[in-house]
Amino acid sequence: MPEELPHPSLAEIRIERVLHALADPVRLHMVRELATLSEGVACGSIELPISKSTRTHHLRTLREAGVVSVRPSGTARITSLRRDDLDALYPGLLEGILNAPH
Amino acid sequence: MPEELPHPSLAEIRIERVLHALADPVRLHMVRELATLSEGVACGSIELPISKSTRTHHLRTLREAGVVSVRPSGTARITSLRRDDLDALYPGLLEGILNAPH
DNA sequence: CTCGTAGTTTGATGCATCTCGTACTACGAT
DNA sequence: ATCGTAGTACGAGATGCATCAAACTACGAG
Repeated sequence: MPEELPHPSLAEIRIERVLHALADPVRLHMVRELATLSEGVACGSIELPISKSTRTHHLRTLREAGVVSVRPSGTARITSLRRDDLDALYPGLLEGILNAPH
Repeated sequence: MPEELPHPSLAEIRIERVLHALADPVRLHMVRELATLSEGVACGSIELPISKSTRTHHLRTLREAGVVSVRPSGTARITSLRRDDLDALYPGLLEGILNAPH
């Protein structure tokens, strides 16, 4: 019933877009936060010194690259890391990035 | 004695820059080519439909990010992948990217 | 010394992206 | 129905980046 947002399928995910999505400091921070949670979280609860619209922009970039999935839940949107999909496509990549010195 | 080019040390390499360097299709192709060789290679021998100056620009981006090292040898410059350094900093990352569907 | 080769530097152009404020939509609570 | 909350959409401004051509440097060969 709530509007579904478009996500790339496994086959549609391209490594260049994933890397570009992860290359931004703000988005990398978001991903690191998401990685510490087993469940998804509302986008707004990730603390960041940026405006709402900038947050939306980055979340969209991550979603369109296939890094996160977003599921509407009431007035909020639950964002979660597509860890299984990324691990299936690029084994080792996510771990390598998350273990990097912050 | 030929002019040395500046390379970031291990401690200076930042994950955002590495990811940004790898996010470009041209540079990713360069890295894939370099990964197939055990030894370094002259930059020009990587076949690409781009101009000389564009090639230089991308090589510089890769070098400054810490992805490749460049060593002058006569009139040529031998470029090689900093595989050991990247593996030490981000274990799994390079493998995950190189094994990705082209 | 002269020439050709390999690569860099500079400057310009066009496109992408990061950022924001404002206006808008969707949903829940009162 | 009204209000507040969570987030999106739309411009707009500034910066960054990919690309090229042209001029330049550095080295080796002859």
